[in-house]
Amino acid sequence: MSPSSHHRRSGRSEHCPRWRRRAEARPDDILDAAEACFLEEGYAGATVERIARGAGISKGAVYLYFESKEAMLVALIRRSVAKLAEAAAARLDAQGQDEDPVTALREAGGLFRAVLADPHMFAAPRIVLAEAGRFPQLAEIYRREVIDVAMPAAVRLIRRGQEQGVFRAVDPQVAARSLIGGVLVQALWRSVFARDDEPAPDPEAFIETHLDIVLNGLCERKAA
Amino acid sequence: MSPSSHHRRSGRSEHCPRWRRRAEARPDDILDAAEACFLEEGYAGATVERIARGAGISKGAVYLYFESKEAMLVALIRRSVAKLAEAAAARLDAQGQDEDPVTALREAGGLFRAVLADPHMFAAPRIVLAEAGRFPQLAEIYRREVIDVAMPAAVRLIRRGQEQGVFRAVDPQVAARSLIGGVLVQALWRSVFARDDEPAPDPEAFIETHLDIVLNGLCERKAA
Amino acid sequence: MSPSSHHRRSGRSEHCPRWRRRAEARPDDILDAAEACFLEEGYAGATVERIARGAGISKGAVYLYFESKEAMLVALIRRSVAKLAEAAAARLDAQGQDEDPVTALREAGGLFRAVLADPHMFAAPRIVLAEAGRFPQLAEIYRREVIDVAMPAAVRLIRRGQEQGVFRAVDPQVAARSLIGGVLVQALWRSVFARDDEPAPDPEAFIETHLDIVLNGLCERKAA
Amino acid sequence: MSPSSHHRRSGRSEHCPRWRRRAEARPDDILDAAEACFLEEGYAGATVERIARGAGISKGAVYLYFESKEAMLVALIRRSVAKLAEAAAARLDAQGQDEDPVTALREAGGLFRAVLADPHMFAAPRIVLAEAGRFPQLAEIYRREVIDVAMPAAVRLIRRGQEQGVFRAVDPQVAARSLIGGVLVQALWRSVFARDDEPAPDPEAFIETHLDIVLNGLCERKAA
DNA sequence: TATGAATGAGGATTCATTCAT
DNA sequence: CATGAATGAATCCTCATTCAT
Repeated sequence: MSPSSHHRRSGRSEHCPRWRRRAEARPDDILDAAEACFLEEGYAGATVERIARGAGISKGAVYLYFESKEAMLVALIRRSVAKLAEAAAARLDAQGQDEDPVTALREAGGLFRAVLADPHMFAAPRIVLAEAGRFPQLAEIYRREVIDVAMPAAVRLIRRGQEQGVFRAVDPQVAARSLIGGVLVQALWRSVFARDDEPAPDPEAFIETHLDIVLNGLCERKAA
Repeated sequence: MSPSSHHRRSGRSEHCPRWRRRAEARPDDILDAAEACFLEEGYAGATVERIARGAGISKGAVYLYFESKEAMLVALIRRSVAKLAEAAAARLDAQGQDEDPVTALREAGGLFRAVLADPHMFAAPRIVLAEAGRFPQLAEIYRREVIDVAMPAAVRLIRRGQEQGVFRAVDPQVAARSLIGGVLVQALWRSVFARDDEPAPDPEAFIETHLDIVLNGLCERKAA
Repeated sequence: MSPSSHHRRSGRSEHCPRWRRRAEARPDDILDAAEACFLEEGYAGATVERIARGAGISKGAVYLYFESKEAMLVALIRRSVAKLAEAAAARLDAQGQDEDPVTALREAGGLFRAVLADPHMFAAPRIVLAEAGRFPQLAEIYRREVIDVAMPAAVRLIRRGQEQGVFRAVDPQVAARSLIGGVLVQALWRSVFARDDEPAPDPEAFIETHLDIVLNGLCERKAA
Repeated sequence: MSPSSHHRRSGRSEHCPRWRRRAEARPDDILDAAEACFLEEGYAGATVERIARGAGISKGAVYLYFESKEAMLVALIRRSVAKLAEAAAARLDAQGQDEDPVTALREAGGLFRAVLADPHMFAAPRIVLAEAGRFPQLAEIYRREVIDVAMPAAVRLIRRGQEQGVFRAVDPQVAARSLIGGVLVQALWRSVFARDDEPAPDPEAFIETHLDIVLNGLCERKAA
């Protein structure tokens, strides 16, 4: 499945004529359009024609860049996963590795904030959720590249905190999910139920408070 | 295909011909099959033929009970919402209304447990998530009948706890989502990423721990 | 094709209990309903269910009286043809056979009037017209039982008039069609284009005038 | 199936690829096929597949040119109406406007002849008759664009003749229908009952004689 | 590369007909 | 006789994919 090799995240900047840049940007444009369509109408409900129009090209041209509709779906998830990994890596680089667990987890809030702020970043999980039944490979990708990386990292941090006596002795798997859960709810909420008349708390504040609650809940009582 | 040979469920009641009893069970059988298909292949990906076969009847018979495929989707969500409401009502009846907030919220774990235990109960939210883009009415139903009932109730409880000085002063909306979030993650996890070689913590224990963390995180430190 | 044997035009009067009369009337009721449906929606567009409801019975019951939907169509045309023949015969009996042609043709106006007055009588030709492509047998029936009887009769009369020097020497086939044509237009008009705001001339007057024009046109000029 | 191998008709114009020329001819080819199918099997009885095959294209291609089967029906009627209007306009241009009524009406025979000669031209009225029950809009189109134009014109001519003392004082509406009626009968006859062994009088002669009869019937007797 | 006409398999829906009751 | 649930063939329409230009 090679179509993902087309859009090598090519920096999109240098000194080539604009039309060339456009041509290189095509696959990404197409995936952007596909993302929007898949979100709005689901994979089966989206049509290649609409995706093409959304990318400003013709139906036939899509097939110059992707083998099939399904290939677009897979490429889309891959791209999102890569972006997520990039963002995560950047954050990890930015912060010292061996800080204390509470600070580290609180820092993770930055990543959460990024995910909540960028609809593109959260599009993929939503699509995976919706299409996992029909395309188990998507769940597989996500699991392998995101879950199996992020969960152990979180679990490790929590475990370290427990070893240091900062965190109470609860199942770190559960704790990790308690952390993620809040973000997930917020994200799904925003993309499904958000209503104009009742604005959700803004992401910054939400993350702040959610982390506060869960981390506080993890901490050993100073005195019971 | 003798019309009485499929699905047990039967035994509903007595002296009517077996054949009419079946007719009474049909719509529910169909919705069961539809639920399974929608979960596995999404609304657009599911075919009426497969749903019908899943219910043990012919394509045409489906249309004796539902106007259209879309009507099945809506009926499915309504049924799930009704069941949820029923379960919630039962729980509310079972427990005193004016208990202290901590106990009340902990009791709510029973509802969470029920949701996590019954795949039927959680199927609907997953479908709503997946199809909300194309069927905003589904989100509307869910919002009106579930969210707009459950969230205020949770928020009220939390606020009461805050007024009693038991809970810290955090945004109750966020706290409610922190609570729900864990359950949501667990449920989605189970239906999308669950893998045999790494069994998720069992629902009972998960709920127990999650509630413990979040409620603990909500509580005022006895001493800071 | 036996279903037409059920309704032997049985006078529908004697001394049998009402429910029996109903049962005997069934086939006719069904054909009435079928006629209405075929007129409104065409043969293919009409559904057996609606025909049955129109006759006040259930879909299944229709098949107790008619082999198939097509059989109903054929029976319907046969019945109409029979009625027409009956009406025509009655008229012929009522008038002397060997009158002069002008009077005889003018008397034929009575039949025209009957056809225009009774929508049932004109329903069949309209249906035959619409469905002749798919059911050539209908055209065949109509041709054999109506056209091939009426046209020669008209032609004979006209020819006699010509022999007597009353009518001019025009092709009697054409003359016959000129006569019929007016009636046909009027009938089709009424059933297709009639509009409330522009009432068609009433049938009586229309027939009167039409016959007057055509017969006058047939007559030899007393002086050229 | 090479896209250029069907139907000649071609030659429309020059320097564009053969393949695009076809595309321009398509809608008309499709309507031709639809006309034939609707005539033979009625609107409901005709299948898009057969229409497509009749036009030498595939089912799906039909939908590149028409929104739906119904749209084809409407387009078909419109096309026929336009052709009729064109033919009528051409005739009106060819003859002086203010001739004497008898001549003018006799000239109208040319139009009648054209209608009877071209099966395409008469197909539409037949279809309208058959489907008016289900598609009143068809009758509406026909009424607005044909009837409401032709009838008043005929009535005007007849009235003028009456004012000039050439025609007798009969209802001009009826006279107009007497005129049209003959043509209608002949046309319906030909398309429904025509039989090889008994050829109808040829259109030319038929029109000639019919006009002769009716106009003669309209004329004032020189001497009674 | 890019276009969009063409294809045809696939899916929702209807409805004549059957048959258990 | 009568009912109406059930069937499945038939039909309209969509859309992923191909391909001539």
